[in-house]
Amino acid sequence: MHADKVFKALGDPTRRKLLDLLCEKNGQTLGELCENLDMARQSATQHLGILEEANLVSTVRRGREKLHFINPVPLHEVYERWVRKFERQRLSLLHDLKKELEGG
Amino acid sequence: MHADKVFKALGDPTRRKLLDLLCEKNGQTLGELCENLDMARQSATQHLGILEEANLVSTVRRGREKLHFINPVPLHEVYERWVRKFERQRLSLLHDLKKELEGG
DNA sequence: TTGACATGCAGGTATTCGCCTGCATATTAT
DNA sequence: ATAATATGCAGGCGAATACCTGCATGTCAA
Repeated sequence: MHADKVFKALGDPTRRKLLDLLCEKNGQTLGELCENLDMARQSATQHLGILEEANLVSTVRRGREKLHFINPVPLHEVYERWVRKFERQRLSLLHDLKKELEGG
Repeated sequence: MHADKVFKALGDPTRRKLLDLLCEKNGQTLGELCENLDMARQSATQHLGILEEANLVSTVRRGREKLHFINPVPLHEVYERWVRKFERQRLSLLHDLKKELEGG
């Protein structure tokens, strides 16, 4: 898993919106997704390409259309291998901070 | 909470490394952190500034030193408000994808 | 007070990013 | 076959990013 690509992909509001749109209705075409985006089709294509590079979206061609599906695996892995690490220490980290801010 | 700043901050390997370093030993000075980074001090300062902007790190001045502490709250919020949404649908999303890839 | 140390600030540069326009290709419908 | 539709590809452009160097400021210790 490439944490870098995943985090970079998530670091843009348009791409997070695309994931949201696919979460509401999985398997949408490029055209369908574009209708909700307010930018040129080509820009959306680029964003979807980045999501695909990060393996957050997988595509299937059907005739002249391209269907887009969320792949939840990388997000899960990012959570498991990265976020949980800090989650485990969350309270003690918060304690460090609070103590120091109080002038400890 | 600003998901955008948080995700953008996490979208760089140096900044994730800084968080890792602070996770091992919270409250380090700029100089201490730099020793583990292999880049100019000023570059590290910029990265720490971005982490601070995203509220992922809080700092306290002590004399001529600046101490850096992890703030786990934004990461927790990003998880709660953003990642969990996909986590909830994880299995059904995986099902969609698998089914389509099989030619369903 | 003076020198060493820790950090701050200004600016410069090459690369990447996010957006665009214009044109090409592939598929479906008439 | 032809026209409409859905997507792909190439290139341009301004802004942001990630790095740097050089110098200034503030703090501690002798």
